Amino acid sequence: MAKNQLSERDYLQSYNIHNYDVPLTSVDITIFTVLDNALNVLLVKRAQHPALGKWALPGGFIDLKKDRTLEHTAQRKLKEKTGVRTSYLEQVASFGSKQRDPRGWSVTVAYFALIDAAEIQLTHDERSEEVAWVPVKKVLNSTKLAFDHNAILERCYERLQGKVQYTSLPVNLLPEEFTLSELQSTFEIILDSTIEKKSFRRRILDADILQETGNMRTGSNRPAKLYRVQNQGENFMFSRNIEGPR
Amino acid sequence: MAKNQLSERDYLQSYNIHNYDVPLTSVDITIFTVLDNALNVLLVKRAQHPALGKWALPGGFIDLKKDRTLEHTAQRKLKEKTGVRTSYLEQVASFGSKQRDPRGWSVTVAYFALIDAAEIQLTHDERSEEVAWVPVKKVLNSTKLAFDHNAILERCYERLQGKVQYTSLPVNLLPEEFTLSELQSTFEIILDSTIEKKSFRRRILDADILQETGNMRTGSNRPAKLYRVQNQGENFMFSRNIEGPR
DNA sequence: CGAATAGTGTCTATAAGACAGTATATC
DNA sequence: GATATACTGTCTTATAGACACTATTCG
Repeated sequence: MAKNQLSERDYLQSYNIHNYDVPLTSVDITIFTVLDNALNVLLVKRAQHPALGKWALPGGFIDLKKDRTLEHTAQRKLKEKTGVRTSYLEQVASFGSKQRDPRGWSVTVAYFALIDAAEIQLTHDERSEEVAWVPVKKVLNSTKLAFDHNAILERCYERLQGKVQYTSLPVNLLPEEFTLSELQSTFEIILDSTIEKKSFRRRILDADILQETGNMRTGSNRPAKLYRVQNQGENFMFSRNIEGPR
Repeated sequence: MAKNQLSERDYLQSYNIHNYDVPLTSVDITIFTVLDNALNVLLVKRAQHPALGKWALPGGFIDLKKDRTLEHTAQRKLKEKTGVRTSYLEQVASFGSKQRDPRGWSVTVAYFALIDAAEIQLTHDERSEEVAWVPVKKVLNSTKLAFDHNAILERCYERLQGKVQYTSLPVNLLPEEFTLSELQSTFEIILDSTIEKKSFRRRILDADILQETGNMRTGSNRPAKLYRVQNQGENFMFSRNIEGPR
């Protein structure tokens, strides 16, 4: 076993990745927001081969020089498209196969992000000439996205819906101050189902994750208390799911 | 934009992955089983650089010729180490960074598998001279695994513990026929906590996921009914977590 | 019979759903 | 006052935990 007599240093010095057949590896992000009472996803129109002209999830290759971790790559992509640096970002799954990209064996690590649409500034670069918010339902029903992005979007959507049943994730889709009704509406939009008002308020308030800001949202009716999240960044997990109407 | 005037065919013909800096991409599997009333994980001792001689999770590179999907790569690795083809296999997360592997930027897609220890035959190849079941707690407390495998194991363990609170996953660690007490014990070992017997039996039986086989497990006491899972492969999700003692 | 493990009856506790009622703003 | 939305009281329901009880086997 001559190989094993090499020191690790010698081994590493003689190692060259270009001698191996490796897959392409990229990161794609499903950026969700709520617009016009619907869950929307950010899509970019591809300005380059392959799948030129098709709508796709924003994403791209890892920059071996600039990115130190996968999460970094995801944050960088998020920043490039939305101008926003921090928001809720969660890794969902990786998709890899011989034929998902015509260039060859490829793996993509999919993330989803939640952002408040009001705070962002859509931007685009030379690789994607158009950027747009599109309702998730519309995409899933009638848009053929580039690569396997329909499947990726579906998985991210499932993950989001699943987690909304037992976490406080939707706070990440709202501005800093919001009312309980606004929060409930956000839950309902994601779950695509109504939630009983009293149950919802009890659940959220008992969890002790919000604090009153002291301000009120006024309108042509009784003003509502405004809240903010108590520990920004922490996501509360309930031990029981929201179940919806019986 | 001359680039965009290329046809996709021409683009693909001129595309060569070796012109790009790409990360290494691999798959690692945390294979869990229950042995001697403890959750164990399968480790291999590395027989090659890097991290030669260190214990590691089984894994390896994608074989661009043989593997059609990531899941395929995972199943192949599982088969190579255990001789088992099908068992419960779930993708957990991908870990990627500049420094997790001394050879350079690398990404690994981590899976966990659940198998019945009784049904497997440990095997090893020239790349790993030793294969062993080791209690998860022991590894986490006192073993420095290769690369970032401690972190990967930890994440897989967390995921397993988390899911066991609201699914029927542990059935995948048992032989085809088992008693409710055996199932409960498996849950308890994973959760590292006791479960109230009546609650457990009610929960499992009410979920209607098991069927009596008609056989009994005998011993030096009252015989116990043997059950098998009703829909092999489907994992039941409860809408409430097991909560443990109050 | 005793020991051991299987399996049940039933009370309490917790948190969700249902739904009607009250509160407070604007116009 | 009418309308609209905020917010609460309280009953029912579902399911988990506690714990004592009964059942069935072996030796």
